[in-house]
Amino acid sequence: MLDDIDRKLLGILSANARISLKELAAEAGLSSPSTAERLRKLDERGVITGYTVDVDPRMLGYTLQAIVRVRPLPGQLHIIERMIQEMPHCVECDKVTGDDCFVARILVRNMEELDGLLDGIAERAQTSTSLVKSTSVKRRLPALLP
Amino acid sequence: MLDDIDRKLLGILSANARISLKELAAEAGLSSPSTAERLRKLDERGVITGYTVDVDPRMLGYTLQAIVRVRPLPGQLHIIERMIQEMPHCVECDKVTGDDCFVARILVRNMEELDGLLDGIAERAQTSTSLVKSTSVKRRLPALLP
DNA sequence: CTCTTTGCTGGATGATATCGACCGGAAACT
DNA sequence: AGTTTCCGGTCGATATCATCCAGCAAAGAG
Repeated sequence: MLDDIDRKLLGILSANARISLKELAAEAGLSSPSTAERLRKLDERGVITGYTVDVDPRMLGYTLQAIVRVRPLPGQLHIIERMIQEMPHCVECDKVTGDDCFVARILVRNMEELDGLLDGIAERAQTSTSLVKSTSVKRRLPALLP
Repeated sequence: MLDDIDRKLLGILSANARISLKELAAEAGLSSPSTAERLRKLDERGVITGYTVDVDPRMLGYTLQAIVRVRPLPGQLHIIERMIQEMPHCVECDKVTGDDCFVARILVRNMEELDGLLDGIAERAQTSTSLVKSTSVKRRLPALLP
């Protein structure tokens, strides 16, 4: 599916997506046009789904990060899902197997704000909250298999 | 801290970090040089920590995604943390409060692979695994406060 | 063996980033 | 108030980069 050069391109881009095409090509040992063509195809095939910026939440005033497991009460699942989606503090949420239906990552400025958010859904769901103390593994690509 | 234009720049970049400076400037209603200068400062201040590529794990052969809570046995915390960090399947891991010390996001090709990974740490930690069925909220920026 | 397809390169051209000079407004001194 | 300084901005020239095109080589199909 992916060859060595594709993997190399993804690796380089994951470290710096705003690198110039020329540099990217040089690091991958390719010419600019073929590099551009490979990127286009990776995009087209859906391997690359986008390019984004990483921002330090603390620099935005979000000093607290929590991982919240949400177990909606019977009949409340869809409402809860929509509430989570519309909550701007939620920066990531997955629907998972098991008793906890959702696992969400929440950013807040302080405890009061977190408390307020959880209160807002308390009537429709049980929640288990873990505060993030530190990040052991910063988001990264998995091993790129052949 | 951040003004309206900074927020706009972050918003645009979070949607497409490889946009040209010129387009970025146009969308933000600014000239290219001042846009470049603002990016430089956002970088310098640590607001922007990097630019990355988003990749579809399924396109890399990772058909299964799991969120694993890890509770190391007494005395095993550091070893477990290192083992997680060195596990290429782990694409994200936070150290959290509560009984579960770590919450990790794991990518695997199939159940056997997941089983193998969990077996690998079973002697040193208890784990609770939730398989990701779907993504309710794709990773995004939180509300950008003034 | 030839034809076709695919993926690459190099060079020309058009687009973009960057640099320097300059400008105006706000805050800080005198 | 007047002056100075600083900050953030624009504009235009130049250097750098992305893209287009023609041509080539290797691999697979007929």
